[in-house]
Amino acid sequence: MSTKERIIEKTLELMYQQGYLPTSLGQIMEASGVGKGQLYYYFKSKKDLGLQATETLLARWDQELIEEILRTTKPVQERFAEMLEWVYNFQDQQDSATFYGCPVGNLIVELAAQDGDFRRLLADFMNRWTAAIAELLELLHEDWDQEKIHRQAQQILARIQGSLVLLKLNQDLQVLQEAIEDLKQNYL
Amino acid sequence: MSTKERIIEKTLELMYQQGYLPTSLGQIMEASGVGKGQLYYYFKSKKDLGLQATETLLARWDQELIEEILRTTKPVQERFAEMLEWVYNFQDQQDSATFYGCPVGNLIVELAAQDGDFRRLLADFMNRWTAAIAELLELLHEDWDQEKIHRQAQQILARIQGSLVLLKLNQDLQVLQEAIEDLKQNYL
Amino acid sequence: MSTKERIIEKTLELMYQQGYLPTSLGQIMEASGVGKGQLYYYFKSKKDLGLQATETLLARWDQELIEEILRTTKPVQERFAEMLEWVYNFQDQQDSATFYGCPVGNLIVELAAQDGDFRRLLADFMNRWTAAIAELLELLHEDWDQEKIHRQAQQILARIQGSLVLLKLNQDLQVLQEAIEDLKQNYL
Amino acid sequence: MSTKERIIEKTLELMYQQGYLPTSLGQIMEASGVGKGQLYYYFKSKKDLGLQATETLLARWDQELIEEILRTTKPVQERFAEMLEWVYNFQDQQDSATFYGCPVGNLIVELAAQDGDFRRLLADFMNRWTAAIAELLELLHEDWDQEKIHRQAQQILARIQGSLVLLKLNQDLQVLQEAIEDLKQNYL
DNA sequence: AATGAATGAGGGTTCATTCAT
DNA sequence: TATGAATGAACCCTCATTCAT
Repeated sequence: MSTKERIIEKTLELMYQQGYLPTSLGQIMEASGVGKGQLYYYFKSKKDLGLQATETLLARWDQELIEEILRTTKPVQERFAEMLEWVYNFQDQQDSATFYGCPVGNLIVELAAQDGDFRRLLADFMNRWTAAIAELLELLHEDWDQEKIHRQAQQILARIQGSLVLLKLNQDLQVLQEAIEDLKQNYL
Repeated sequence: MSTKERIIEKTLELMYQQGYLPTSLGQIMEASGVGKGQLYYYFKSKKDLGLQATETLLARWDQELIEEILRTTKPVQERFAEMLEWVYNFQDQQDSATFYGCPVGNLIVELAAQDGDFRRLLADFMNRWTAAIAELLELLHEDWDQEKIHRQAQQILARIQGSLVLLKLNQDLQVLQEAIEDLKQNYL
Repeated sequence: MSTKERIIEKTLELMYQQGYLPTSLGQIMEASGVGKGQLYYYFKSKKDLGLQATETLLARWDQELIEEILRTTKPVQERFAEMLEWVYNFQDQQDSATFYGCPVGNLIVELAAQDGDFRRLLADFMNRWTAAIAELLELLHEDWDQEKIHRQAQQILARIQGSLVLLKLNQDLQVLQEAIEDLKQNYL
Repeated sequence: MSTKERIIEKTLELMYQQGYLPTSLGQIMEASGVGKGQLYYYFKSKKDLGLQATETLLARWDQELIEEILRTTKPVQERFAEMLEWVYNFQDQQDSATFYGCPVGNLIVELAAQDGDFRRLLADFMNRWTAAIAELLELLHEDWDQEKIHRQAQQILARIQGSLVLLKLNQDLQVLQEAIEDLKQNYL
């Protein structure tokens, strides 16, 4: 793994746990074992690093979640269920003893109202996710019109995000599990 | 309004818009027109101020939302609907051109994983809110057992929180409105 | 002497010897025996400090040179000569083994082309100095018109400034001395 | 133009506009389109580059000003006038909207008191210039002794330098023009 | 002759906090 | 109650320089 990749990886980790603003370049340097000036060789500012790290995360989710789960040729129900399991497993498989919620949702809450660049990145990804869910709903509910499909896709995302907020609060997977079961019941 | 109250009020405002960590004591001093020493006369640290401000907010919501809406003697359906409207109006009536999401949810995302003191405060409130909703569900669905009631109350909160995350992302009330309509349909 | 005054005094000293840009806040802190954050208690930025230090210097020269020498009621010739001696003594009485030239001229050369705020300050002072010399020339040369008087006043300043540049180069008072003699011969 | 020449040329330009110290190697790299290692291949340090750039400038002036103007076989008065016009045209023909004063004088003010190597370079050149002017004065004023000639040559340089300081301050060619006229009147 | 990667010191600045009055 | 002065750690960032290739 190249130095730049290592920096981004550690940044992603720290941003997930602490947020973007509270994560200092000092922490990132230390965690990635890199000299003082090196960060500014690869990134022109902290924000540039934050943006690139975020892009890396979102590209990864585009691949793992949207391409490899939502847009496969498997049966629709299976894809829907796999998405929910992917969300659950993301939390369950964390090494840390603490649940940090959703990496994307956290950034939305921290930055969306303050920084247009981050907001755009995050909104674009969420739109892609919404669209991919909508494609599923279209197959599942042939009687719904486009608008209803889109709105329901958003509602699904809202329920996932909300569950992850409560997971972070309660440090307990139960609410997330329940949300997943409800979603399956409601939409499948 | 006393000096202490004024400080807390401005802190609440800034914390809502920027978060707790990014809000500096300097900003609070300036916004409340108070000298450096004053802050440390009334509060023993930034965290103490943050906690007291949060307590103030939660006490207010205990009153406005839980006591004056959820636990009145009005018909159950009406109370449920009023809660949702209260949530909606809180956003709609903001003077700012920007939507900052849920003051409580924001703090959860920012601090719950890092700081036990804040987490406890927030979790206690969310539990009270959940319990109050559960009381409503108990009346609405006599066939549900206690556990189901509790879980469904949590799901309702999750859907609200999630919608507010998406509101913050999209800066658009539509998702919240849709969530409210869905909640009414699902639970009433 | 108050802390703020001490800071300004040391800043002036360091700026004179090194220039504004090369003088670091660290040096100023150390020289004035002041803690890290204290500078920013009294000054909102390095530039603010630099500007205030410059204003202090110019105000002092307004007093010492323009008021107490050029605008007294002494005979014109005496005043003219005293100004030149004041310039000479300023260099001669420096404790340092090195000649640093003119504090004002140095700042002009360093900053006038780059920073409008410094330029304005310096230009205003130089205009006041020019005007005060012009008043003398008016008395000395009744046949000169206003424009000639103004231009000749500027030429006098140019010769002084130029001599101080060469003093800095040669580290030798001789050129300055010669300039002063020539100026007396030419204008008295 | 070789890589090394290009680096020196850009360095000269930046040093003229900003000074030596404030000019960063990064700026020089960018302006001359050269990689980091290139700089340290041709020059062993920033100072080495600065000195070589200065030497290049001074060698050029030795040629253009001292050889091709002051030491020709033209009539003395003509040579004296051409020198002054050369100084004036140097300013007038600058592409930039800003007047940066004298490249040599600027370096004297910035560095002469701090750095012996730069000082020596600059002093040697100024001595050569002085000597060349002295040769003219010797022809113009046969009654002057060697010492007077030397001193008057220095005064001429002082007046030129001083005018260029005021030009930089006022961003106006008028003072320089007036100085030139005065010099012609005084010495021709 | 040329490249990009790495270093560490130091730059200006902001911060929460404490102390004296 | 209230003030302003002082502290030092840590922030993001830029710099000249060096090293490996």
